[in-house]
Amino acid sequence: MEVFQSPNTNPHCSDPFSLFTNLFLVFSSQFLQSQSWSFTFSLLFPLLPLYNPFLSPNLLSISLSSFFPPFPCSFHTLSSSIMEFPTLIQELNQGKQLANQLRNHLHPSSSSSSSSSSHGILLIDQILRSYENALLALSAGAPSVTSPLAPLKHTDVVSKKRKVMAKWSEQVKVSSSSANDSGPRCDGFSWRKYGQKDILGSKFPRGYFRCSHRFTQGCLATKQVQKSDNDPTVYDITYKGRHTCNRVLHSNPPQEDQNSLLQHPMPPKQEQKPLQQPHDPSWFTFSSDAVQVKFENLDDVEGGLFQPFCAPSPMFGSEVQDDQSPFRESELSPTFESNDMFGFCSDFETGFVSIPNSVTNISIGDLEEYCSFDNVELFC
DNA sequence: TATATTTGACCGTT
DNA sequence: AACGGTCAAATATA
Repeated sequence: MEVFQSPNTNPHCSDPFSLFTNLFLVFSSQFLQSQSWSFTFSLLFPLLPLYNPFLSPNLLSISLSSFFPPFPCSFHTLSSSIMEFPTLIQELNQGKQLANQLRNHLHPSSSSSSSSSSHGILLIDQILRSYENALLALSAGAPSVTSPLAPLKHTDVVSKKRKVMAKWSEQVKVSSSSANDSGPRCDGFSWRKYGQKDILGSKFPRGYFRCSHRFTQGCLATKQVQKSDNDPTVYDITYKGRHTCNRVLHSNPPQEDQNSLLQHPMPPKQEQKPLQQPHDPSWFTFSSDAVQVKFENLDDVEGGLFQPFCAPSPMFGSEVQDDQSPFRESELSPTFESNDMFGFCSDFETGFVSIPNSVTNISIGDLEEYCSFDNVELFC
């Protein structure tokens, strides 16, 4: 068992980019070992302020929340994607290289920094795309495994067990000016309404939406939107499936759309109030309290569990400029109501991360071993 | 005219 | 049989 120093204890890693790239790697290795994605967030969120000079923490936080899979992702499901692991390593290595470029680009001893901000964003964008590719590769197989610690067997790979699509719900509180009868406005994705039903016992009908790119790109993401019986300003939104489409937004979106490119319009602070049980660990409340998310069907999801959190990711591509982020500074960092979900790993707190150093047979327990020292190296 | 929405019918599941 | 989800023709809108 080898141990390498976390960047926050390395005196040579003082600049934000080194910190980020190193923590990126720490995350890459750690997520292979962790039984919860919560560690991912706990690692990366403290970095957000470091990126103020060239990347709005808003966008990074949005991207993180959009990109990472539902937090309570179990090791169980992670293990089911082991068949694509070499691809994961390749993509993560690519991300490492891009991060390295970013560091070199913005480092004082490197080339000019006149346009460092936009270039930095582009590079980070590529890094995140690498993440996305890696996770998609992981999700490609996703056979069901009966035990998180059981060796992967062929029968697991060819399991005929029916998969269900990833499903998670949000409660979105909207102000009167940002909602209409068809529900909350633009959430960053392009939806086409294909049905509406009166639901037994509900005051308001349920609207059915599918991704506009369903037929052109085969994107199977859908969502259901329904006003809450208790509070008509609250919409219950259930997302099913992930977006596989390449979103293309208008180059000059209307002003109101620019203000709502994030998943939810943000009501004034005085309108905010808790929407759900505050101690239910399956619900996540963002600091605005206007959005609460609950993840369901985290196991055995179709296409794997690595579903991009369907909240849109304006950071990907060149769709959104930094200053278009609708998040105010005070709204960007999620506040998580369960300490268990986002508690720091003690290793991280002490500044050390353990990395196994050998690769043997591929089994569930080998996930962490695959992240050997040969595959992960520090930048400083 | 093209695209988006509405809405009754249809279908699968329970 | 009831219910929820989807389809597709009719209709509305840009």
